[in-house]
Amino acid sequence: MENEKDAVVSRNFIENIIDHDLAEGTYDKICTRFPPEPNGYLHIGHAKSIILNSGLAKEYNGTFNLRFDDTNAAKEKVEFVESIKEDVEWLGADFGDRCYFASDYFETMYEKAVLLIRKGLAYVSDLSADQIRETRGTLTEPGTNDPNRERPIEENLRLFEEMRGGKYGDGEMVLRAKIDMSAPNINMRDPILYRVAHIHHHNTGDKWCIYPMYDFAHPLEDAIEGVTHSICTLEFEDHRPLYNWVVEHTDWEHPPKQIEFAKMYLTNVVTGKRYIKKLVEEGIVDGWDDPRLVTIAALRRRGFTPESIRMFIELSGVSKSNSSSDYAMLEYCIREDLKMKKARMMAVLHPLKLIIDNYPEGESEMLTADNNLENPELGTRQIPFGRELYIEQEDFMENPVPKYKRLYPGNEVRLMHAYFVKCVGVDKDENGQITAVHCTYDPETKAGSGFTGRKVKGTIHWVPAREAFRATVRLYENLIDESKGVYNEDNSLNLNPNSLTIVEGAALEPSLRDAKPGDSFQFVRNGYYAVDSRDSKDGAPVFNRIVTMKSSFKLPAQS
RNA sequence: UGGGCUAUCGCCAAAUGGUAAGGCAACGGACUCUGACUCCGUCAUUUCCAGGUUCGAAUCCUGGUAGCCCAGCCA
Repeated sequence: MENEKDAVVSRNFIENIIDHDLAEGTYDKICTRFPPEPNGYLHIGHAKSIILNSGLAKEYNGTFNLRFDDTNAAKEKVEFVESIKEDVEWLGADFGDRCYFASDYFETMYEKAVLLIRKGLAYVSDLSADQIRETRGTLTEPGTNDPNRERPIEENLRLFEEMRGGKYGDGEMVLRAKIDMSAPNINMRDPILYRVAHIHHHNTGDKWCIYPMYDFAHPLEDAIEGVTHSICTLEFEDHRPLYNWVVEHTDWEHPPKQIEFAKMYLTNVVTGKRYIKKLVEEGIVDGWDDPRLVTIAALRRRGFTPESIRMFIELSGVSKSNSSSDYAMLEYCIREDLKMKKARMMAVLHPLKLIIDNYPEGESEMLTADNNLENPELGTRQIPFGRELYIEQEDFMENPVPKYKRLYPGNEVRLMHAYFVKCVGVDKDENGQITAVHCTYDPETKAGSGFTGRKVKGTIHWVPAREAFRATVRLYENLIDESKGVYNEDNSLNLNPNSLTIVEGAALEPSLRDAKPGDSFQFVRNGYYAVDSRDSKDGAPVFNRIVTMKSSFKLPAQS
């Protein structure tokens, strides 16, 4: 990434804001944060926030916090806390020892609420949820004042303390900010600051029975931690005036400021936590880490690297316009990352027997192959070669289509890392199906011998028939059928029935027998594959296809 | 018919009044023991539309149009 090609990187609008703040002396050092609610697994959208926030902190030599925004015990679970922490670490975001919980600030938040009451800026209301909704007005009509609005400060103080003390049941009382019931921005119509909820909290247990609302809690959390730039997504834009109201009236020396950016969407992929959750709950996918999903756990299991995801997020950029990045860009990033790092192996997904008629029966030899022709540091390996091999069915055509450069009767191609072979005939069964292809080889053309006598147009991959290692390979396609769009007419997701193809009995190079879960490889001309970290058992690895190779030649569709 | 925000190539995205970066995708061509990679070339006389100001406008002004978000005691 540090080469000259990438030297000209334009600044995004957030960097411009930070530059300005630093120049003006508003802040000396910046602090950012990633504040997930532990109510589900993280996905690619969160990755954008994580990489953006931690990246900014790093770039400006500031700090980055991980903070669990756990103010609504009803939805939150420790399971999610653990998975989120793991995913953030895996992505390489450095929060050091700064992993915080909003719930650890409940006492301070309570004090700040009392402060607002003392200032005459908050009051306790006994209106029901329905009444509050009815008096809030609509998008076009103003709301009406709460009858409790002018309650004396002392009484508010007493009532609020009683709320905390557990005197009231869920929904009986709330604390509201006194702002403006006729504000055009609905968030400013006396928003609720605290609600009563007798519920066990994963962190604070039963200590509290009142919990702060997001709009009150979040600015305080930021302020308490000394966050300078509170970067969130676009739907919170309307909340910014309230965010500012809260920090303004709760007395902070260097109040944080909120900046919004557009969420990450990916084309032809199910983004959005609630849809992912639905797919998981309905058993349509294999769990939160089903490799077809774009949760961080799924991407990891599929074989994506943190580097590739970071590259993708950086390439996608940040702005305030709703947009959706092309999945092809993510594919580019993972190919780019793995290209020089991983061994390039031969693996035949759909084997077709190749018999070399002039290779002595019963004999074999070991051939040396570079693991990565472009990166010698990856070393070499030995591959057994003999009279019978498997090649890819796609690499042979009895009646070749125009411009076909692979094997067909009379044509000569190179077997990668081995010899030139020329097709001399085929075996067929009684149904006319090809059961084997016959070739002759030319010993002079051995790979590495420096043979330059003649050239061939095609190079194909192969695997020794006897020593081949048989494994299961899983091919993934988008969960969404891109030709039909994301949703059906009834608003249900338009799922692609071919999103998962399981290939049993793919023939792999013998050395792949030692592949361990998490390892990944390029299967020459086929794509990048990773050994599944969950379903692979010793001796029975399952390979997930991460991404296919780019190809500019498409075989005509099979009839 | 309230408020907030956004519109620049198929997809992202710069440009901060000085004459439309870059990446992905696509398409040519060269190279090749991967039809990959790499390399070289092509790809917005024009910035949602219509007017206006200016020597000069994607940027400023006026008026439209389209899309997204907001009426949880969720975040």
